[in-house]
Amino acid sequence: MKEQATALSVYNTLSGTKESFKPLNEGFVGMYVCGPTVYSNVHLGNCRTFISFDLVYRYLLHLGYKVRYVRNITDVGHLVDDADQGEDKIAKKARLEQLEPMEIVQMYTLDFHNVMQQFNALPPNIEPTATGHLIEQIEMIQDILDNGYAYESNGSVYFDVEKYNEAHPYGAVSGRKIEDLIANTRDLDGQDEKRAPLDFALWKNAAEEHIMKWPSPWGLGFPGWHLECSAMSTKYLGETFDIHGGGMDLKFPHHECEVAQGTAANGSTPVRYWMHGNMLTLNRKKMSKSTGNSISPDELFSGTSDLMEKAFDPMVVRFFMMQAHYRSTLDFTSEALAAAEKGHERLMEAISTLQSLKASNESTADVPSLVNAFYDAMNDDFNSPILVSQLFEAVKLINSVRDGHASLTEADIDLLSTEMAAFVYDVLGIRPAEEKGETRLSPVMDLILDLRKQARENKDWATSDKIRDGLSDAGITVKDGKEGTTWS
RNA sequence: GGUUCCGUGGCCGAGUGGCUUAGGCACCGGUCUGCAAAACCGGGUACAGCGGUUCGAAUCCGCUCGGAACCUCCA
Repeated sequence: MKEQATALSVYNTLSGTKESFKPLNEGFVGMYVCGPTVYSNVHLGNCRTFISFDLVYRYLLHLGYKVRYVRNITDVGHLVDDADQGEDKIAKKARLEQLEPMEIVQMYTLDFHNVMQQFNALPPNIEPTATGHLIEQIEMIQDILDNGYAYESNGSVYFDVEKYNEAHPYGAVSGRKIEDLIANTRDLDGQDEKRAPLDFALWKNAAEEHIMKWPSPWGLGFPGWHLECSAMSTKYLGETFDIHGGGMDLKFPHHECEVAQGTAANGSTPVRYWMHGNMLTLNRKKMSKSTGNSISPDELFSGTSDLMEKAFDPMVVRFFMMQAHYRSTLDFTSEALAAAEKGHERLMEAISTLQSLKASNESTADVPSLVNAFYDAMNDDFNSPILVSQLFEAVKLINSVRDGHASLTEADIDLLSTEMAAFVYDVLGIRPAEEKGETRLSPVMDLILDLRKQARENKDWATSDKIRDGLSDAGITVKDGKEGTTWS
């Protein structure tokens, strides 16, 4: 464990404040993040949450924690709204495309994994599926029934919210009061089976035509919308674990129900630190598949979206997200991406420059305190934008040393190299720039640049500029520095 | 309608009582360069509006205006 680990503070939705982070078991962290529902391609909004928690995961690892990171795949669709009330989302999609439900699941799971890999997100340690944990879910329902916090009705099982609220506060995560919730419930399908409008389904009986259904003590059906996360987090992380993450939009009802289910089944609140990432917006509105206000990663990477002026590299998009705090909304625009692209390039280039810096006998800058600033930023509730700003302080320093306006000792250069690489690559998860040393191109470039050098020495600017412009058209940038000419 | 949150300079985006005029991008001036580009140095514009608390507020309170999330599947 790094000594800086003791200074980590985390914003806990439960208390609404930043709290000093102390895991249940010293040196170990259990973390659960709500994963995607694989009934369509992930859009960028989904990705932001997963990238935010990838940052959390990566920093915890960097601090030296042994982390078990669990992120589920929801392969039983939650109930859909509109005219299809009570119909499983995945089953619905399957019927439309004449495919097996598990075919849909497979297709979109692969897409999800592919996208996450492009964003350089580390895979979770366990990625459980809802359909793979029917037994655990049924057992949990039984426990809740046994403890008297649920009731069976017409082949379905519902959670008794008012009964639960007598012993435990319902609304701890979302900050809601049960009276307000009662006053605001709407009429939904199946309300007549419930004792109270606020009650939510743990198990739902399936209609004849329903494709995805399983046998249970209460008949053929499928698990309720909120149960899978409770069952799987309990199985892999225990009845109480450290961190539960997800998007803001899941606070209510999903996470509220998870707290209730866990508490009702096991007697103790399941999560110690609830963390919520904020929404990615497009045109200042939440990205959402259902409203069509969204952009897919593929469209972005290929530049085929009408909303974007050009294509953007996954690492630029990731860097862009890192320039905002995970608890703030972030508006997605082509201009903002373009700005991030330049910043990203400047940062990566400085890291490359750092490798070839000449050491001096003394340093004109305080590198150790700069490095401390990296840790301070991340320890303050994973404040990546502050970290990035500190990294740019380092960029300025590196360039100044290169230009001879500042100096660093060998030890400081080594320290800066190690820590910059750690924070940029390991923590922020920015993939290192690809080595440009294409073996076949390098000698050619050496030759061309040598010819250009001769032309310049002869003050043959026409030839010199023709070479530079020609290379530029080919996507190669030539830079004339004091130490000679470089290209990239 | 209810609950909660937000409104920062040309753009993105940190900061939450009194050195941050954070940082990135853009812009202007300078250095360097054959000219550029890159880099470095310097520069400007800000805290939605109004009122209040305070010795002092972008930061606390109230109101107004504007926007968002949730209340129903959603990262």
